[in-house]
Amino acid sequence: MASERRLAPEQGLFEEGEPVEAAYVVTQGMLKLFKLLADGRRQIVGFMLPGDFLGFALGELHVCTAEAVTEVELCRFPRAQFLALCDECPSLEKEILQQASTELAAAQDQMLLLGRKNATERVASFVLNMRRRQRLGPSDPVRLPMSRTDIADHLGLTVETVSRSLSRLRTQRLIDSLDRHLIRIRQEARLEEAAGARHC
Amino acid sequence: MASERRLAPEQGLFEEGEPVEAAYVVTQGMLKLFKLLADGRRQIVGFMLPGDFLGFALGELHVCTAEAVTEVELCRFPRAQFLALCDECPSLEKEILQQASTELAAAQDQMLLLGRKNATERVASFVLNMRRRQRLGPSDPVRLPMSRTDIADHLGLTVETVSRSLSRLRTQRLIDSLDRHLIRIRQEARLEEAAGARHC
DNA sequence: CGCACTCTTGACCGCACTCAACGTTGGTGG
DNA sequence: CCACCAACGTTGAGTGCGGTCAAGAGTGCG
Repeated sequence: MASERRLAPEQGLFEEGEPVEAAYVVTQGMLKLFKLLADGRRQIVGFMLPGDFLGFALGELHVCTAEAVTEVELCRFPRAQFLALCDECPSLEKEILQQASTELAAAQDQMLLLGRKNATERVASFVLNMRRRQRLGPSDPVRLPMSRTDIADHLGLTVETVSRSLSRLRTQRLIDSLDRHLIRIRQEARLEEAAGARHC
Repeated sequence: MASERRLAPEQGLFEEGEPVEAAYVVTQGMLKLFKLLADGRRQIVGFMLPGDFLGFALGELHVCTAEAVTEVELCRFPRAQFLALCDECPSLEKEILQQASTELAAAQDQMLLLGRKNATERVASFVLNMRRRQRLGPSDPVRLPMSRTDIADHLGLTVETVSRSLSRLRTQRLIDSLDRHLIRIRQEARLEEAAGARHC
């Protein structure tokens, strides 16, 4: 009934506008979900990690495109069977509603970021978000497997500005770069502050 | 079991961080949902219209603040009773998941807008969005009951830029201003184009 | 009519974008 | 193993869009 699916980095899973043929659960790796404008401008609306659902939305058509960032493994459920399963098992539906709530809250945070934060605040917020979503100890380094271009397209910036902002955070000793895709947070409290403190 | 609730313009319904005590269905008027940063920067993450659910998210705490834009009427369901009702009636849960999907898709559109569109594209998109959400005939004017400040805080702009962008759309004959809160779309196709055409 | 508030318009400024050069990294083949 | 090369990332210089600051126009209420 459910089948496994593997993707190589940069390989697509589905595209915006296509009919939804299946639901997925990510089991390994990272995917990006994005939308495009006609002239090629791109907004990455989210990154998906192990445990996340994909295509659970009840619409008939995908509202964004999904592509692998790293090597990815997913569990695939054909749509009809998935919908049937939902009807049988109300706790599954509750689980999905739960994730939808979480994603909506994340989307709202991202709107605040995109609408009202400056470049450094966006990058600082992003690093902290990525850390929160990985299961890490206090001083484990944060993995950022995606390219600078992907980060820029997620934060509504350019590659150059992302790079400059990371450099500034490094200069201020808030983070270290262990390597291009691995960042250590040196001063979490000050990084939180640099990310733009929440009201309350 | 359900009770009615009325709000005057600018009156608050709940605040970010408060425990969720009830769910609501909007029956009349318009509300705004927003988040704040410590220094007062504000992002309006959405406007709620009749038929929309509020506080359906399964989290314990509100993730944003809700305030009336116009006079508002809502139907209020205490949280415990609402959750019980959900368990009894799976179609209610489905309905809520349906709205969550819709809202998530809208949030993703908004991220594209905030991350990648310029000022004029944002304002044009906003006018078209508002028209789509009201039940209007082809040449009915669009109601924008919220202030320019609210529009700015929704689009990640300043009041001045919103005003200038509307003026530009007016100069280009894409819209007419019948009054401060009432706009007529003159050339829908060109306005759609000015809003930044979607890929595909 | 007067006052307060919202909206619009104008002049100037600054942050992030653009364009360009350079550095770094990883993969390939000699 | 190193040389080469293409892709990615960083850094610098200059520009422009939208923000800031300020003044004026429009609106609604008492």
